[in-house]
Amino acid sequence: MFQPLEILKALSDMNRLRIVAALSRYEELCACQITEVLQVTGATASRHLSVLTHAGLLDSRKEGRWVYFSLAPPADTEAVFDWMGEAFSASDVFQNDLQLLDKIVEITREDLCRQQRGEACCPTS
Amino acid sequence: MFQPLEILKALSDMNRLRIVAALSRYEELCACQITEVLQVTGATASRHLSVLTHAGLLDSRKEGRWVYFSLAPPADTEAVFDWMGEAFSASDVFQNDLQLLDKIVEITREDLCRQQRGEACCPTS
DNA sequence: CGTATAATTTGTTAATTAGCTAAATAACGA
DNA sequence: TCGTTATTTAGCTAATTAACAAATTATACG
Repeated sequence: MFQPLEILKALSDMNRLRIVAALSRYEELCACQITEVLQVTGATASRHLSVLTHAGLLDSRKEGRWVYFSLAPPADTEAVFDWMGEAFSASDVFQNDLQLLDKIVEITREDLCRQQRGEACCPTS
Repeated sequence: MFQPLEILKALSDMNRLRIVAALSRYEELCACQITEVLQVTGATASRHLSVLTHAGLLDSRKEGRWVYFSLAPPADTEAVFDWMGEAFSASDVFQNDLQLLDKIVEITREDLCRQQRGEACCPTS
């Protein structure tokens, strides 16, 4: 597929924009942390991460059972990311995500995943 | 809807990118000319034009029975459009469109529309 | 007026896509 | 090795979207 179109399609979904915003704040996040921010199933988060990775927007790194994702160094997409970055800071959705994210990264990944396996999930305050 | 998301969605379709590319070459084009470049029905072209206009990316101007469209990239998206512009020039699809377009604008709009109403359409050489 | 015409809207169908659950895979640890 | 666990893939359903044809709107011109 025409590369810019693939990139634009990858970015034309709210949950995927939220992933980009989250990774703009925290250099690296594992799949379970992304899952927690978005409040979707792990399978759904994984699918979104795969779309972004396929478009060349994310890198991933496996460390044991965890997979860490990060923004891929912008080849020629800098302009797009700069523009989105400004939009992120002006929108409540992303600001709320970042606040939740600050709490999520405080929890050990072990605890977070345990929490996700159990019925309740995500810190409520 | 979150404005940048609406813009990204508007741009995440090949036909709509082709419209943007066409309007990057020719300041102004009427709906029937866009229809001819894309080789779709007028209704389909109209819908795509409406999506782009809704996202704030196009202006339109009515002159008699014709409606003319032009690019109206929001101030902060200029860099994004520059990025797309570079991508356009590297892709055959858009290059072919531009060649066809050069022929289309040679024809009077009256002749073009007549052609579209009749069975055959678009210059074949 | 009434007809013709450029564009848009509506109704419908087919294709795409997001989300879920469940199954599969990969990697740790007893 | 076997069980556990983080992630991915597969299978499915519901929602979205693109396309066309047909109906509608708005404008020009007899």
